[in-house]
Amino acid sequence: MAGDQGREHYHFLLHDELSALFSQKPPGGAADPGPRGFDLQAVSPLLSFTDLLHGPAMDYDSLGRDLGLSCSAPSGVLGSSGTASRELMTDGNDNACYGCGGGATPLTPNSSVSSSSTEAAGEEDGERCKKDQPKLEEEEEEEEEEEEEQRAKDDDEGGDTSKKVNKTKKKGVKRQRQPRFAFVTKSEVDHLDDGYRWRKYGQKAVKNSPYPRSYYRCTTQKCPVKKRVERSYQDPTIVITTYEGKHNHQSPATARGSTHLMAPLPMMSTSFCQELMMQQIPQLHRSDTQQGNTNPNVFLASLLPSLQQSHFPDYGLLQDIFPPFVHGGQP
DNA sequence: CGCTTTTGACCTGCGC
DNA sequence: GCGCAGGTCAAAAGCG
Repeated sequence: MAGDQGREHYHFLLHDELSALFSQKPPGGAADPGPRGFDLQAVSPLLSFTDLLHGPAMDYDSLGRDLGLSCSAPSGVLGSSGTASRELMTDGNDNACYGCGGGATPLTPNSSVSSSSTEAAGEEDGERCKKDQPKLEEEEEEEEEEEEEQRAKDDDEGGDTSKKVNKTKKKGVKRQRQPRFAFVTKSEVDHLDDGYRWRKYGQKAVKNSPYPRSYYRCTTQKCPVKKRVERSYQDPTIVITTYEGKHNHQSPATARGSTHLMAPLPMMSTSFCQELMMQQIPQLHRSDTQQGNTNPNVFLASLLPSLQQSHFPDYGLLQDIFPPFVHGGQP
Protein backbone atom coordinates (compact mmCIF):
# COMPACT_ATOMS: atom_id res chain seq x y z
CA MET A 1 0.00 0.00 0.00
CA ALA A 2 2.60 2.38 0.99
CA GLY A 3 4.46 1.47 -2.10
CA ASP A 4 1.59 2.31 -4.31
CA GLN A 5 1.20 5.50 -2.51
CA GLY A 6 4.66 6.52 -3.17
CA ARG A 7 4.07 6.03 -6.75
CA GLU A 8 0.78 7.69 -6.86
CA HIS A 9 2.24 10.83 -5.62
CA TYR A 10 3.64 11.29 -8.98
CA HIS A 11 0.39 11.22 -10.71
CA PHE A 12 -1.45 14.10 -11.90
CA LEU A 13 -3.80 14.60 -9.15
CA LEU A 14 -7.16 15.89 -8.53
CA HIS A 15 -7.27 18.15 -5.64
CA ASP A 16 -9.40 16.07 -3.39
CA GLU A 17 -7.41 13.04 -4.18
CA LEU A 18 -4.23 14.86 -3.62
CA SER A 19 -5.40 15.77 -0.25
CA ALA A 20 -6.43 12.29 0.48
CA LEU A 21 -3.26 10.83 -0.80
CA PHE A 22 -0.96 13.26 0.78
CA SER A 23 -2.63 13.17 4.07
CA GLN A 24 -2.22 9.48 4.35
CA LYS A 25 0.61 8.51 6.48
CA PRO A 26 1.90 5.02 6.37
CA PRO A 27 1.96 3.23 9.66
CA GLY A 28 5.19 3.76 11.39
CA GLY A 29 5.77 6.81 9.38
CA ALA A 30 8.00 4.94 7.05
CA ALA A 31 7.06 6.52 3.88
CA ASP A 32 7.76 4.56 0.86
CA PRO A 33 9.89 6.46 -1.48
CA GLY A 34 8.66 6.76 -4.92
CA PRO A 35 10.15 4.88 -7.73
CA ARG A 36 12.95 7.30 -7.89
CA GLY A 37 13.39 7.63 -4.26
CA PHE A 38 11.43 10.71 -3.76
CA ASP A 39 9.74 10.56 -0.48
CA LEU A 40 6.99 12.99 -0.48
CA GLN A 41 5.76 12.02 2.87
CA ALA A 42 9.12 12.53 4.27
CA VAL A 43 8.88 16.02 3.13
CA SER A 44 5.65 16.46 4.83
CA PRO A 45 3.70 13.73 6.44
CA LEU A 46 0.48 15.50 6.01
CA LEU A 47 0.96 16.96 2.71
CA SER A 48 -2.06 17.95 0.80
CA PHE A 49 -2.68 20.00 -2.20
CA THR A 50 -3.26 22.90 0.02
CA ASP A 51 -0.11 22.14 1.84
CA LEU A 52 1.79 22.07 -1.32
CA LEU A 53 0.83 25.57 -1.90
CA HIS A 54 2.03 26.61 1.44
CA GLY A 55 5.67 26.57 0.78
CA PRO A 56 7.11 29.73 2.15
CA ALA A 57 8.18 30.50 -1.28
CA MET A 58 7.01 28.18 -3.86
CA ASP A 59 9.91 26.45 -5.35
CA TYR A 60 8.84 24.76 -8.43
CA ASP A 61 12.21 23.48 -9.19
CA SER A 62 13.12 21.94 -5.97
CA LEU A 63 10.33 19.53 -6.05
CA GLY A 64 11.26 18.55 -9.47
CA ARG A 65 14.72 17.95 -8.26
CA ASP A 66 13.53 16.09 -5.28
CA LEU A 67 11.51 13.97 -7.51
CA GLY A 68 14.48 13.13 -9.49
CA LEU A 69 13.31 15.17 -12.35
CA SER A 70 16.14 17.29 -13.25
CA CYS A 71 13.82 19.81 -14.59
CA SER A 72 16.13 22.62 -14.22
CA ALA A 73 18.91 21.05 -16.02
CA PRO A 74 19.58 22.83 -19.18
CA SER A 75 19.29 19.88 -21.39
CA GLY A 76 19.11 16.24 -21.82
CA VAL A 77 17.52 15.67 -18.54
CA LEU A 78 14.94 13.33 -19.67
CA GLY A 79 17.09 10.37 -19.63
CA SER A 80 17.29 10.41 -15.95
CA SER A 81 13.79 11.30 -15.24
CA GLY A 82 12.18 9.17 -17.78
CA THR A 83 11.81 6.15 -15.68
CA ALA A 84 10.05 7.83 -12.94
CA SER A 85 7.83 9.83 -15.07
CA ARG A 86 6.70 6.96 -17.07
CA GLU A 87 5.83 5.04 -14.06
CA LEU A 88 3.90 7.86 -12.76
CA MET A 89 1.79 8.11 -15.65
CA THR A 90 1.08 4.55 -16.27
CA ASP A 91 -1.35 4.08 -13.53
CA GLY A 92 -2.52 7.58 -13.17
CA ASN A 93 -6.14 7.42 -12.69
CA ASP A 94 -8.60 9.95 -11.65
CA ASN A 95 -5.97 12.41 -11.24
CA ALA A 96 -4.74 15.29 -13.08
CA CYS A 97 -2.33 17.97 -12.38
CA TYR A 98 -1.44 19.56 -15.55
CA GLY A 99 1.99 20.76 -15.55
CA CYS A 100 2.23 23.52 -17.67
CA GLY A 101 4.73 25.44 -16.88
CA GLY A 102 6.66 27.32 -18.33
CA GLY A 103 8.49 25.61 -20.70
CA ALA A 104 5.81 23.55 -22.07
CA THR A 105 8.78 22.15 -23.65
CA PRO A 106 7.80 19.95 -26.41
CA LEU A 107 9.40 16.67 -25.83
CA THR A 108 9.53 13.82 -28.07
CA PRO A 109 9.95 10.35 -26.82
CA ASN A 110 13.55 10.39 -27.57
CA SER A 111 13.41 13.81 -26.64
CA SER A 112 16.11 16.02 -26.21
CA VAL A 113 14.47 18.29 -23.93
CA SER A 114 15.25 21.60 -25.07
CA SER A 115 14.72 21.97 -21.53
CA SER A 116 14.87 25.30 -22.14
CA SER A 117 12.62 26.97 -20.22
CA THR A 118 11.29 24.73 -17.88
CA GLU A 119 9.98 27.60 -16.04
CA ALA A 120 9.75 29.55 -18.97
CA ALA A 121 8.93 32.79 -18.45
CA GLY A 122 8.47 33.66 -21.92
CA GLU A 123 6.40 30.76 -22.52
CA GLU A 124 2.79 31.49 -22.40
CA ASP A 125 2.71 29.12 -25.19
CA GLY A 126 5.32 26.62 -25.58
CA GLU A 127 5.84 27.77 -29.02
CA ARG A 128 6.72 31.17 -28.02
CA CYS A 129 9.00 29.65 -25.60
CA LYS A 130 10.69 27.87 -28.35
CA LYS A 131 11.21 31.04 -30.13
CA ASP A 132 12.71 32.68 -27.19
CA GLN A 133 16.19 31.67 -26.68
CA PRO A 134 16.23 28.91 -24.18
CA LYS A 135 17.81 30.01 -21.01
CA LEU A 136 18.99 28.47 -17.89
CA GLU A 137 16.31 28.47 -15.39
CA GLU A 138 18.23 30.40 -12.84
CA GLU A 139 18.85 33.07 -15.30
CA GLU A 140 15.22 33.31 -15.98
CA GLU A 141 14.30 33.36 -12.40
CA GLU A 142 16.69 36.10 -11.71
CA GLU A 143 15.31 38.04 -14.53
CA GLU A 144 11.85 37.44 -13.32
CA GLU A 145 12.72 38.62 -9.92
CA GLU A 146 14.36 41.66 -11.22
CA GLU A 147 11.39 42.36 -13.28
CA GLU A 148 9.11 41.89 -10.36
CA GLU A 149 11.12 44.32 -8.36
CA GLN A 150 11.14 46.73 -11.16
CA ARG A 151 7.43 46.36 -11.48
CA ALA A 152 6.98 46.95 -7.81
CA LYS A 153 9.11 50.03 -8.01
CA ASP A 154 7.15 51.28 -10.89
CA ASP A 155 4.03 50.78 -8.92
CA ASP A 156 5.38 52.59 -5.95
CA GLU A 157 6.85 55.46 -7.78
CA GLY A 158 5.12 56.10 -10.98
CA GLY A 159 1.79 54.98 -9.78
CA ASP A 160 0.32 58.25 -10.80
CA THR A 161 0.65 57.84 -14.47
CA SER A 162 -2.11 55.43 -14.98
CA LYS A 163 -1.25 51.82 -14.88
CA LYS A 164 -2.23 51.46 -18.43
CA VAL A 165 0.64 53.68 -19.31
CA ASN A 166 2.70 51.62 -17.04
CA LYS A 167 1.67 48.66 -19.02
CA THR A 168 2.67 50.13 -22.28
CA LYS A 169 5.83 51.28 -20.72
CA LYS A 170 7.17 47.84 -21.06
CA LYS A 171 6.16 47.73 -24.60
CA GLY A 172 9.38 46.67 -26.09
CA VAL A 173 9.72 43.94 -23.60
CA LYS A 174 7.65 40.93 -24.14
CA ARG A 175 5.61 40.32 -21.09
CA GLN A 176 7.03 37.40 -19.33
CA ARG A 177 5.00 34.58 -18.02
CA GLN A 178 5.61 32.95 -14.75
CA PRO A 179 5.86 29.24 -14.39
CA ARG A 180 2.49 27.71 -14.24
CA PHE A 181 0.86 24.59 -13.16
CA ALA A 182 -2.69 23.54 -13.08
CA PHE A 183 -4.84 21.38 -10.96
CA VAL A 184 -7.98 19.78 -12.08
CA THR A 185 -10.30 19.58 -9.20
CA LYS A 186 -13.63 18.05 -8.78
CA SER A 187 -15.40 20.54 -6.70
CA GLU A 188 -18.56 22.46 -6.35
CA VAL A 189 -16.59 25.44 -5.34
CA ASP A 190 -14.73 27.41 -7.89
CA HIS A 191 -12.31 29.08 -5.68
CA LEU A 192 -10.46 26.55 -3.61
CA ASP A 193 -9.02 27.63 -0.37
CA ASP A 194 -5.35 26.98 -0.71
CA GLY A 195 -4.29 28.98 2.25
CA TYR A 196 -3.40 32.09 0.40
CA ARG A 197 -5.52 35.13 0.05
CA TRP A 198 -6.65 35.98 -3.40
CA ARG A 199 -8.33 38.92 -4.93
CA LYS A 200 -10.33 38.49 -8.02
CA TYR A 201 -9.30 40.96 -10.63
CA GLY A 202 -11.08 39.79 -13.64
CA GLN A 203 -13.46 37.43 -15.20
CA LYS A 204 -13.76 36.50 -18.79
CA ALA A 205 -16.07 34.45 -20.81
CA VAL A 206 -14.26 31.55 -22.30
CA LYS A 207 -14.71 30.63 -25.84
CA ASN A 208 -16.71 27.49 -26.27
CA SER A 209 -17.58 27.40 -22.65
CA PRO A 210 -20.60 28.69 -20.81
CA TYR A 211 -18.49 29.06 -17.74
CA PRO A 212 -16.39 32.14 -17.25
CA ARG A 213 -12.77 32.07 -16.28
CA SER A 214 -11.87 33.99 -13.19
CA TYR A 215 -8.57 35.65 -12.57
CA TYR A 216 -7.17 35.95 -9.10
CA ARG A 217 -4.11 37.59 -7.74
CA CYS A 218 -2.40 36.95 -4.45
CA THR A 219 -3.27 39.82 -2.20
CA THR A 220 0.08 39.84 -0.50
CA GLN A 221 2.03 42.87 -1.52
CA LYS A 222 4.48 42.28 -4.28
CA CYS A 223 3.56 38.69 -4.55
CA PRO A 224 3.36 38.01 -8.24
CA VAL A 225 1.32 34.89 -8.05
CA LYS A 226 -1.86 34.69 -10.00
CA LYS A 227 -4.30 32.00 -10.61
CA ARG A 228 -7.03 31.31 -13.04
CA VAL A 229 -10.03 29.31 -12.22
CA GLU A 230 -12.20 27.82 -14.81
CA ARG A 231 -14.91 25.25 -14.83
CA SER A 232 -15.05 22.56 -17.39
CA TYR A 233 -17.90 23.05 -19.71
CA GLN A 234 -18.20 19.37 -20.17
CA ASP A 235 -18.28 18.51 -16.57
CA PRO A 236 -19.21 21.48 -14.44
CA THR A 237 -18.04 19.67 -11.38
CA ILE A 238 -14.51 19.90 -12.64
CA VAL A 239 -12.61 23.00 -11.81
CA ILE A 240 -9.34 23.81 -13.47
CA THR A 241 -7.10 25.97 -11.40
CA THR A 242 -3.97 27.28 -12.95
CA TYR A 243 -1.35 28.87 -10.78
CA GLU A 244 1.19 31.19 -12.22
CA GLY A 245 4.24 32.40 -10.45
CA LYS A 246 5.80 31.74 -7.14
CA HIS A 247 4.73 33.05 -3.82
CA ASN A 248 7.45 35.07 -2.25
CA HIS A 249 6.00 34.77 1.18
CA GLN A 250 4.45 32.32 3.51
CA SER A 251 0.86 31.55 3.16
CA PRO A 252 -1.25 33.34 5.69
CA ALA A 253 -2.43 30.00 6.88
CA THR A 254 1.09 28.86 7.43
CA ALA A 255 2.08 32.03 9.08
CA ARG A 256 -0.84 31.73 11.37
CA GLY A 257 0.65 28.56 12.61
CA SER A 258 -0.71 25.60 10.83
CA THR A 259 1.86 23.45 12.42
CA HIS A 260 2.27 20.79 9.86
CA LEU A 261 2.65 23.31 7.19
CA MET A 262 5.69 24.95 8.51
CA ALA A 263 8.20 22.79 6.84
CA PRO A 264 9.47 24.29 3.67
CA LEU A 265 7.65 22.31 1.15
CA PRO A 266 8.69 21.98 -2.34
CA MET A 267 6.06 23.05 -4.71
CA MET A 268 4.52 20.87 -7.24
CA SER A 269 6.92 21.72 -9.86
CA THR A 270 5.69 23.04 -13.06
CA SER A 271 8.58 21.47 -14.68
CA PHE A 272 7.82 18.32 -12.93
CA CYS A 273 4.27 18.16 -14.01
CA GLN A 274 5.26 19.26 -17.35
CA GLU A 275 7.73 16.56 -17.69
CA LEU A 276 5.24 14.04 -16.68
CA MET A 277 3.02 15.23 -19.38
CA MET A 278 5.78 15.27 -21.81
CA GLN A 279 6.71 11.78 -21.05
CA GLN A 280 3.29 10.55 -21.69
CA ILE A 281 2.13 12.76 -24.37
CA PRO A 282 4.40 11.75 -27.16
CA GLN A 283 3.32 8.17 -26.94
CA LEU A 284 -0.28 8.98 -26.73
CA HIS A 285 0.00 11.56 -29.29
CA ARG A 286 1.62 9.22 -31.63
CA SER A 287 -1.07 6.71 -31.34
CA ASP A 288 -3.64 9.37 -31.59
CA THR A 289 -2.29 10.85 -34.67
CA GLN A 290 -1.84 7.50 -36.16
CA GLN A 291 -5.50 7.08 -35.83
CA GLY A 292 -5.97 10.41 -37.35
CA ASN A 293 -7.27 11.74 -34.16
CA THR A 294 -5.92 15.13 -33.62
CA ASN A 295 -8.69 16.53 -31.60
CA PRO A 296 -7.08 17.96 -28.56
CA ASN A 297 -9.87 17.05 -26.30
CA VAL A 298 -9.83 13.52 -27.41
CA PHE A 299 -6.16 13.44 -27.14
CA LEU A 300 -6.12 14.88 -23.72
CA ALA A 301 -8.89 12.65 -22.65
CA SER A 302 -6.93 9.69 -23.67
CA LEU A 303 -4.11 11.09 -21.75
CA LEU A 304 -6.10 10.98 -18.59
CA PRO A 305 -8.30 7.99 -18.69
CA SER A 306 -10.05 8.82 -15.54
CA LEU A 307 -11.20 12.08 -16.80
CA GLN A 308 -12.76 10.39 -19.65
CA GLN A 309 -15.31 9.11 -17.29
CA SER A 310 -16.41 12.46 -16.26
CA HIS A 311 -15.47 14.17 -19.43
CA PHE A 312 -12.43 16.07 -19.93
CA PRO A 313 -12.21 19.60 -18.78
CA ASP A 314 -12.38 22.45 -21.07
CA TYR A 315 -9.56 22.72 -23.40
CA GLY A 316 -9.60 26.41 -23.15
CA LEU A 317 -7.39 26.69 -20.19
CA LEU A 318 -5.38 23.72 -21.03
CA GLN A 319 -4.35 25.00 -24.32
CA ASP A 320 -1.90 27.10 -22.49
CA ILE A 321 -0.61 24.05 -20.88
CA PHE A 322 -0.23 21.78 -23.82
CA PRO A 323 0.34 24.11 -26.62
CA PRO A 324 2.59 22.08 -28.76
CA PHE A 325 0.45 19.04 -28.71
CA VAL A 326 -2.98 20.27 -28.95
CA HIS A 327 -2.30 22.28 -31.95
CA GLY A 328 -1.75 19.37 -34.06
CA GLY A 329 1.33 18.29 -32.63
CA GLN A 330 4.43 17.57 -34.28
CA PRO A 331 6.26 19.92 -36.42
C1' DC B 1 -13.88 52.09 6.37
C1' DG B 2 -11.30 48.80 4.18
C1' DC B 3 -11.37 45.03 1.40
C1' DT B 4 -13.39 42.18 -2.24
C1' DT B 5 -16.18 41.42 -6.28
C1' DT B 6 -18.22 42.83 -10.53
C1' DT B 7 -17.89 44.41 -15.01
C1' DG B 8 -16.97 47.07 -19.12
C1' DA B 9 -13.12 48.91 -21.39
C1' DC B 10 -8.68 48.51 -22.83
C1' DC B 11 -4.28 46.21 -24.15
C1' DT B 12 -1.69 42.53 -26.29
C1' DG B 13 -0.52 38.68 -29.07
C1' DC B 14 -1.64 35.74 -32.73
C1' DG B 15 -3.61 33.94 -36.94
C1' DC B 16 -5.52 34.99 -41.27
C1' DG C 1 -4.13 45.47 -41.24
C1' DC C 2 -7.98 43.31 -39.09
C1' DG C 3 -10.46 40.53 -36.05
C1' DC C 4 -10.52 37.46 -32.29
C1' DA C 5 -9.48 35.78 -27.82
C1' DG C 6 -7.00 36.07 -23.66
C1' DG C 7 -5.50 38.88 -20.04
C1' DT C 8 -5.57 43.10 -17.19
C1' DC C 9 -7.16 47.49 -15.35
C1' DA C 10 -9.89 50.32 -12.57
C1' DA C 11 -14.27 52.48 -11.24
C1' DA C 12 -18.33 51.29 -9.00
C1' DA C 13 -20.89 48.44 -6.08
C1' DG C 14 -21.25 45.23 -2.35
C1' DC C 15 -20.08 43.36 2.07
C1' DG C 16 -18.59 42.68 6.88
